[in-house]
Amino acid sequence: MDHKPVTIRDVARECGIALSTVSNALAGKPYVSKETRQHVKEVAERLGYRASSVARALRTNRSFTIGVLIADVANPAFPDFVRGVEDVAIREKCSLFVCNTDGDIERQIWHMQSLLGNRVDGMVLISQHVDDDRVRDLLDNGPPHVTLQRRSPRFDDDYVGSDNVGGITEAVDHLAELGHTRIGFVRGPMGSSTAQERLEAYRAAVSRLGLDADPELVFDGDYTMPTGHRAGRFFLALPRRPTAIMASNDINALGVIDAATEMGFDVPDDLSVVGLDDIALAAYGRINLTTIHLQKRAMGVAAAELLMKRVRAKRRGQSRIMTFPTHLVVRGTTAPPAKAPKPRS
Amino acid sequence: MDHKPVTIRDVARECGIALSTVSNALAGKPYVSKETRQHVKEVAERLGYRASSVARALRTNRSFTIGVLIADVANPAFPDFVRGVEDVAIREKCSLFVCNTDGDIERQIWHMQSLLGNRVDGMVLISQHVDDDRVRDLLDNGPPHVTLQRRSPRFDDDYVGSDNVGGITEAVDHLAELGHTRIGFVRGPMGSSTAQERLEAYRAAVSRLGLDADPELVFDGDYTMPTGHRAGRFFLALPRRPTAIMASNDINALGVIDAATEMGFDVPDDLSVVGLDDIALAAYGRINLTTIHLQKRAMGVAAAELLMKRVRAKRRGQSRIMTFPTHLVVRGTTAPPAKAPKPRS
DNA sequence: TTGTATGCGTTATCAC
DNA sequence: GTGATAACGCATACAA
Repeated sequence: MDHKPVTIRDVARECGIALSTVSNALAGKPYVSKETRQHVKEVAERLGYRASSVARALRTNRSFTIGVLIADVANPAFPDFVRGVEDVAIREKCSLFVCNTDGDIERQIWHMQSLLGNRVDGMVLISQHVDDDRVRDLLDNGPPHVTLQRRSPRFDDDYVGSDNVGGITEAVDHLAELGHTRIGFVRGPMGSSTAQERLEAYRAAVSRLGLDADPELVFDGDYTMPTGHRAGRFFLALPRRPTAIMASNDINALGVIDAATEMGFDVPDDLSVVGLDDIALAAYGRINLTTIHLQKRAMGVAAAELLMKRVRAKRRGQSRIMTFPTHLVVRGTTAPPAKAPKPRS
Repeated sequence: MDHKPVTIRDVARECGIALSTVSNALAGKPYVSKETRQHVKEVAERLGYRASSVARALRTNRSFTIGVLIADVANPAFPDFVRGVEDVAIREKCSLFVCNTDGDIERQIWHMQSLLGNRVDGMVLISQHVDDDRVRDLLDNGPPHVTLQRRSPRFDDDYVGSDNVGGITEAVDHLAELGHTRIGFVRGPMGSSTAQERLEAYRAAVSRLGLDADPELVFDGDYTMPTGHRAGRFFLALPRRPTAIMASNDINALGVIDAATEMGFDVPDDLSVVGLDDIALAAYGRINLTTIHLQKRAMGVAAAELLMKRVRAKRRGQSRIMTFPTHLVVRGTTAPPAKAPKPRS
């Protein structure tokens, strides 16, 4: 097999009719006779004709492709967002270019340029840099886009996010109710709007509840397990240890727990830990992580729908923002603080 | 912004030279004068020109896109394969269409048709159906492809897999050395060459070591956690329970462990469990799963390289097969069997 | 209802 | 060195 795709011209020749009639027949135009259409369809089928999306895209200026920029496929939370996007992509007969950026801006720009070159109909940016000048330039001169889980403070992008404030508030309330007063907080990467919102929500809750507002209780981190590990070691080495930690995400929370275990602390007896994302494995028995649930797939769906609306509209109207509710899932990593702080081991 | 991409014609007009010269200049053709090239580059840059991959693909019959079919992004093992593919895709300046099939053949066919319509240069099939007639038809009339982790017994595809026999053999040896004689085996989906190979390796090892070859020790399953759970319940409800279980993959192993825990059995004291894949979380403290390590990312790289070679060659030469070594990573879910079988709870 | 002609943005061929 | 021009496969305006 030499892989020479059969073209609409081949079909026309085989049918002995004009090329445009084949096109019309296949496109379901109403003014094609029943017999012609039937015949064309049969021949197309027999010849294995498949319209070239490439040629169609060139002609119609619509590629039926969407670019998805994702920070890290390896993070279990991200594929869920992508699944949501894919759900609507399939519905809309679009294909997905999926690009990993590792949170690296050069890599992100490289991918974005490639997507623009491919003339994607739109882009979904999941946890990407959205405020950088070069990114902005690409965004402004490109097709419609939606940001997911990270928002620019300076630009009005369509945006889908979750109720960070509500989530963190609920988590801190939960910990406070259990009796914790010193709650450590691992903040996400600088430059992430989501991380920023969460930090502010934490501070507000701490203040409102009259908890310990010691600045050393905020650890500058990111969303990785090693960072969680370092955060855990840091917090637990403090002269006055926190008895609970709000992590930046689930993976990060696992790092915290690992560190605690290594240092001889029991979770949740000596240290409560709350994650965020509610990845599938958080519910798994041995992990059993208390965490803030995000409607990841639904958010992916919403982002893609917003995008498709934009693609169809062609006009640059008022930007839309969607915020999804979150809820705390209490599992086994939170408990009341130990009465007497455990001596350091 | 109306998102009207600037074309090569715009650049030519702005430069006041012929369109084809712009093309030549940008393409780095040797016979363009230094000054012209420089000027063209400047203008192109200033205008924000980005060549249309769509038009180029139509003209050159090379899209610089690769289709990746994946059984399930949500399974933590798959993204690793994709990462490997992406590594070489970036090197080769290709973009990736990533498609989830959920192991569903209709979905797979839908995606494959879409990929063919997009005129991808090649396809990587990760754990996909490769023996179905319709799939075969698409494959035969399409661009080059490589199968990864699943192989057709009837067709000579380029194939990248891991040493299933070696992996399972090592795992069963390990369990036998610990003193286990009744080892349950959760087999992967029917129709998966990989699953089949593993089953045969298990049987061979059992036979060679003189272990219990009771057919009820083989559970027909798949790669999901719920199935692992069912397998666990099944095995542990047997009048003569196995003392160790070789799962079909890590996620499946976690299901087995969950079931065991629910039924009051301790892992590894009452039941040893071995997984397969070595997903990142397998090493995580609370999971600490003994498992067979697969070089997932490297396999993805190898598959993509094989594919690119094929894409460049254009000829349909001898098919190539690559098998990656595996190794057992002994962690905390395997131990010698309890002396006296624990009474059922 | 069907056919003809044109153009989408490139690259390639061949004159100049 | 440079510049017309054709062609890739399709959709569409328009003619028949």
